[in-house]
Amino acid sequence: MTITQLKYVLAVAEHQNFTKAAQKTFVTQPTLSMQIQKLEDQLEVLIFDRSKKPIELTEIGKKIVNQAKNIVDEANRIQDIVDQQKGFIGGEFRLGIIPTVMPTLLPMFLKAFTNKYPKVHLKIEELNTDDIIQKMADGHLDAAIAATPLKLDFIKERALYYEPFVGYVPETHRLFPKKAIDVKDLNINDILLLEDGHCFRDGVINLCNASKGSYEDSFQLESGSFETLVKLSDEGLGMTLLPYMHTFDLQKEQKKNLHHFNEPTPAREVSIIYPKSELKIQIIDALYQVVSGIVRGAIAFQDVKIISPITK
Amino acid sequence: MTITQLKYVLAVAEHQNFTKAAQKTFVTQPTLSMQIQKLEDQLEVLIFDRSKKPIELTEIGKKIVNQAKNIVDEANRIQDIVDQQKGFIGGEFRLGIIPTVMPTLLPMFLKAFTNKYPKVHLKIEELNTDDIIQKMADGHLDAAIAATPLKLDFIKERALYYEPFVGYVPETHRLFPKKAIDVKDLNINDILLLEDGHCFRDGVINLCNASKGSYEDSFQLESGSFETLVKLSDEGLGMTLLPYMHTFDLQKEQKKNLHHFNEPTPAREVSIIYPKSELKIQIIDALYQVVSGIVRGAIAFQDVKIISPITK
DNA sequence: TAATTACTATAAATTTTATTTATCATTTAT
DNA sequence: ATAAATGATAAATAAAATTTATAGTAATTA
Repeated sequence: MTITQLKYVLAVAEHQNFTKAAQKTFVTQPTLSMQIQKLEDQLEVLIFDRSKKPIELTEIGKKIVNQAKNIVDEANRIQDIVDQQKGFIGGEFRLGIIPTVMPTLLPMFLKAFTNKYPKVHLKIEELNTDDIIQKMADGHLDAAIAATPLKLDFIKERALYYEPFVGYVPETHRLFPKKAIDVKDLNINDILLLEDGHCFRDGVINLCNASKGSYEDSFQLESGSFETLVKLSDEGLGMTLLPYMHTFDLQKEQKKNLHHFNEPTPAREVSIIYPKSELKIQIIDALYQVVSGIVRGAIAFQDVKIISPITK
Repeated sequence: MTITQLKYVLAVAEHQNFTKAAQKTFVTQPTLSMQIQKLEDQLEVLIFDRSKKPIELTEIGKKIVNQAKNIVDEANRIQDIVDQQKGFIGGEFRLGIIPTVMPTLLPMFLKAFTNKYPKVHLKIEELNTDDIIQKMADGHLDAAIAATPLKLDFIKERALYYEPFVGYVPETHRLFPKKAIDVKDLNINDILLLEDGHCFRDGVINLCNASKGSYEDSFQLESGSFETLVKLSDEGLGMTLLPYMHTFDLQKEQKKNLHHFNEPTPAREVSIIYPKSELKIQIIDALYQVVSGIVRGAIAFQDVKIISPITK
C-alpha cells in the first residue's frame, strides 16, 4: 500500500469515474486501473463496484476511503510540521470567499497579506457557501471566508468580524421617514433580495422571520449583485438590505437613503472557516491576523444580534 | 514521501543506527541511507543529526517521527478495517505476558483460544512490565497481559480478573497460628520477595506500605520464581505471598501453609492492555472474551482491594 | 439493431524508482 | 596506531510505476 494508491482511490471515489480522476491526478487512466487493482488485491477486497454506472464505492470501500483521507491528511501534515518549525509561511493556499464578501473584503486585505507573506501563493475562488462546504469536504480548499455559524462537525470557525445589516430605503418607500429602522418594521414582501444561493439572502429571510418561499406568492425582483438591487430600489421597486461594508462605495446621493437599525443591530458573522484537520494552520493564523486587524478599523463596535446564514 | 520511507525513519529512530535498522527492516543499509536522504531533501530538513554518535534525532526529526508513527498506524488500520468488515479474525498477533501470570494463565486459555481462532498466529513473549511498555511504545506488541493500573496515556487497559494475594506461612513462622491473616500483620522484613523487575514484588512492597528499598538494610533472599520462594519458605527463611492462581499446583502438604487474607482481600488487577491506536482490536476483543470467560470459573468473587503494581 | 459513445481493463514497452553490491571516508574503540 | 564500526556514495541491477496502444463492454443514439 502506498500513499499514491490511496490518493488515486480518493480521486476515483470523488469523481466516480476513472478517466476524470486520472486527469485530475495528472496520470493516465490505466495507471489508476492498475494501481487500484493492486491495492484491492493486497487487501483482498473490492473498493469499487464497477458494475454500477457511474461507478460506486462498496460498503467496505467507503470505510477505506474515510481512512485513506485520514492518512493522506496526516501525510500532508508532515510538510506542515516542517514549515512550522522553520517559521516558513508559504506554499499554495486555496481560499474560498462568498460573493457578498469578496468585492468589499478582498481589496482591503489582499495587498497587505501578500506583502507580509510573499511566499504564500493564494488561489482565491469566489464560491457560495454550499460549494465551499463541498470543496472543503473533498479537500480542495484550505480555508474559506463565509458567513457563520454553519455548525458543521468537520469545519472549524473563527470569527473575523460582525457586519451590520443596513437598510437602503428609497424616498418613495413607507419607511423613508423613519430615521432608524427596526426589525419589526420589515416586510419580506417589499425587500429586494439577492438571487437564490447567496447566504446573505437567507440571512435576510431569517431576519424577517419568514420561511424560505413564504413570500413567493407575490412577485419578487431578484438579482446577483447589490449594485443592481440598489438601482432597482432607486427605481422605486422596494427597499433592500446591504451588508455594512457595501455601503462604503455608494454615491453621496444614495447614502442619504441608508437607514441604520436600532441596537441590537442585526448583523452577519463573517468567519474564516477551515477543516478540523487544521492543515496549513500557520497560514490560516496569518490570514486571520491580517484580516481581523484590517477590519477592526473599518467597523465600529456595537451591540449586535447575529443572524444565521442558513435557512432550513 | 512514501509509507516505506516513513517506516525506515521509524526504524532508524528506534535503533539509533542505520545498520541495525536495515537488518530489522530486511533491506541493506544503503537503502536506508538513500531513502531517508531523499525524504530529507524533499522536506528540506534534516531528520537525523549524523554528527552525534550514536545518531540522534533533530528537534524537528522528533516531531516527524511522531507524525510518521501516526501515519504508519493509520495505514496499518486499513487492513484492520477490511478484516473487521469481513469478520476475519486472523494474522500475526504479538502478545506480551508478565512472568508472574504466564505459567498459570497461559495453559488455561491458550488451547481454547487457538481452537476458536485458528487463523490468529500468536507470538507470545514473556516480558516484565517495563519491557512491555517499551515494546508497545515502539509498536512491537499488539497487546499484553499485565498487572494494572499503569496509568499510561498511550495505553488502554481492560481488566480480565482480580487475583487475591495469598500468604504462604511455614509452621515455624509467628503468623502460622492465625487462621486468616491481615495486612497489618505483615512485616516486609520477613517476607521473601521475587527479584527486582517483577511487578508482583512491587505490589507486595506497596501492600506492606514500605517504600522501595526501606527494607534493604536487613539481609533478604530473593528469587525469580514462586517455586523457589516456597521452598525457601519451607526451609524456615520466612513467609511469602503468592498470587491466588499460583496456589493451585502446590502439593497437598504445602497447601496447609496457605493463609488467606481477611476481606477486603488484597489483590492484583490483571488486565489486557493495548495501545490507544486500537489496531487489531478485533483480536484484542476475542482474547478478552476467551480469557475472562475462562478465569471467571477459576476465581470466586470476593471483596477485593486492588494493590498498585508500581512503586515510585 | 447497428453504430457510436463512454467507459474500464489488459498487454507490452518504457521510464522511473528502489534496492543491492562494492567501496570509500570517518569516527570510535582498543 | 590499528582495527572495527558506521554511514555515504557510485554503479549495476531489480522492481515498480507509468504510458501507449488496444481490446472489451456496457449504455446511448441514429
